[in-house]
Amino acid sequence: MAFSKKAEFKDDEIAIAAFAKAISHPARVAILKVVAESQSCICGQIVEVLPLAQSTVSQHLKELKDVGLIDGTVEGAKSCYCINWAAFEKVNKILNQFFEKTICCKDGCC
Amino acid sequence: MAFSKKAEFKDDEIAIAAFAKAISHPARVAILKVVAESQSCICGQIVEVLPLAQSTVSQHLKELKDVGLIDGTVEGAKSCYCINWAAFEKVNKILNQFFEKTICCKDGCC
DNA sequence: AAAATCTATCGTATATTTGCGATATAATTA
DNA sequence: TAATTATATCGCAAATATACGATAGATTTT
Repeated sequence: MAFSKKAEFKDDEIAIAAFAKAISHPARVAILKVVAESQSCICGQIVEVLPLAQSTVSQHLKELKDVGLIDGTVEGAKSCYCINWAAFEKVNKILNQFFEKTICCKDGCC
Repeated sequence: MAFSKKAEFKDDEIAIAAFAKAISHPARVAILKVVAESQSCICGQIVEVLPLAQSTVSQHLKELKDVGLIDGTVEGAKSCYCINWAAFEKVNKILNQFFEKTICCKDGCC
């Protein structure tokens, strides 16, 4: 296999794939829901509601942070996570555009 | 690791993740675009426009077929792929609902 | 009929992801 | 200060995903 071919694609295709990848695991979908629903940007309680070890949850949080969907701030010994709403809505828009633009092809096809 | 924990999550979380996973590789995003744009449900030409080997493209096509986003029919020696528009719009709606519903939490949070 | 074409699948190599325990660091609590 | 708590990170094992060549089966073309 040698190396990944991902870079050979167009920027927008790579971006769409990267955002989709961020929500391509149920744990990360669940984390986004919990963080969004919690009134107070909860942190360690995320671990309690998920059926995963603390270190695993921490890894998923890092992935969500890396794509920008959440922000994390240290509060003493604890860590506090929030949805980054600007990024969140941007991802929503980008995925939406992909679907809508593609649906425009519907008529001429098949 | 022993086994995946994916099944431990809620059905809707699993579904969202599975659909997102289908478009979590630029090759599959590109394939969807090509198939949608092509007037005539093209098949082997997909291989030509992608920077991947025929067998690899075939694998990606299978994944898209498995989640229902495309349909494939044999036409003699060739294979013809089409977007399954019903499934496509359903996936669009489900992802959209996830984002919209989550955004509703925006006010009370952070 | 033989050669060429098309595509799915198999086998395999490598890369990436998922998951956990152990641990390191920092902060709280006793 | 010592013990406890909270969390990120490291190291490892197992599972999945990505990619390709080779090949098989079917279909066209010559």
